[in-house]
Amino acid sequence: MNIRTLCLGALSFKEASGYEIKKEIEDGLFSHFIDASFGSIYPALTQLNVEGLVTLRAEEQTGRPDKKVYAITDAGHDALAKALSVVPARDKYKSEFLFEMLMQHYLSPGHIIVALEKQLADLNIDLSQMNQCKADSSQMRVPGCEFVMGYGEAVLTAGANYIELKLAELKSQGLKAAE
Amino acid sequence: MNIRTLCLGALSFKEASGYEIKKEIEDGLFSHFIDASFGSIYPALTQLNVEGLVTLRAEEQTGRPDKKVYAITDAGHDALAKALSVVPARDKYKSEFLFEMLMQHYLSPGHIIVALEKQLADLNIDLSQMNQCKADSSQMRVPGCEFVMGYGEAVLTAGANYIELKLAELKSQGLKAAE
DNA sequence: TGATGCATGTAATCCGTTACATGATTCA
DNA sequence: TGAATCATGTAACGGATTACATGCATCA
Repeated sequence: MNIRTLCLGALSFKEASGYEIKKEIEDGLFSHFIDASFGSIYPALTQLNVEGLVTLRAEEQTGRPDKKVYAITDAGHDALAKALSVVPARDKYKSEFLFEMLMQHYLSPGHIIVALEKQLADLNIDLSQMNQCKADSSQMRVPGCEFVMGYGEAVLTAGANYIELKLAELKSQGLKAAE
Repeated sequence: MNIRTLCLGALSFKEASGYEIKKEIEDGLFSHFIDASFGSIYPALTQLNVEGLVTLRAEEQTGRPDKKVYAITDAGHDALAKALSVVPARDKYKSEFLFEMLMQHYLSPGHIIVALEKQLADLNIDLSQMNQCKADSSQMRVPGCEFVMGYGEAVLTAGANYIELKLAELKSQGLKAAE
């Protein structure tokens, strides 16, 4: 899947500017399974407009560049549906944390604990951000939201629980060693 | 983290050829959180050799190109330790599956069920591959292995359970609708 | 006054994948 | 006989990130 399809997907919920789409991808539900930067979003939007898959309306603002509000067209809906019909690529998971853990024979016990705590903190940030999405009334409400949040919560919680377990093990071992 | 560090990490367990490292990354423990292709591994190995971080020994073979067996040097160990000392980047998770699920208002119930079943199958493949690693006696045994497998199993199982639940819900709903 | 947010966009650069090139062996 | 495995390597290409460029408003 490419950024164009992603933008189309974001616009299928509500019209938005490139800036707003970026925020949605960074802080909203998308953030848990997709990345995108301005450098890819703005050109994608321009291209989609040229192809007639989105329309463009300039909102004047004082002291700022015009806000370019994009909205999906019927052709855009069709294109999105078509993109959705192809079999999706497998999930990709990249983790320097797990690489570090696999190499833990290179690391001091203190370093390992710090790494585990950082990972735990990251997972909890994601988790609380997910709950914020849940609580946010301005959040779009479609059947997919519930599923994605449920899936994310299940996976994130499992990871966090596992780390907490290991952390407790390590710390009790540390105490014993210090005796 | 880059492919060079990855190769160094793989070689820290045992000496190997580029081909063997690729296999390790594809089928071994690394596979669950890292990707790499020949096009990146071979050049990385060449470069590491030039820099003196690995040594190279050519094993003659009949009817095949010489097997180039790489081994990590002391300088390589140092470089790996140094790379491991920097704070790792956050985990990155990309999922077209979740994007599809978020857009499920574009999809037919049949399509959704197929997508869920595919995801479940993928998760189970990963899970069984993890168990194969566990059973494989030739597998390297370091403390990190246990952790990585435990983490992977926890996360993968949580995802699989969630999907099974949703699948059961959908199917019972489908039956009711058919009545 | 300095960081952060709002707002858009381009160009250089990076990093990696895919495809290509070669070729013997083994298994179904 | 055709596919898969073993084995290495290069070059083209793609896709996205990072950095750069600009500039006002707001908050601490």
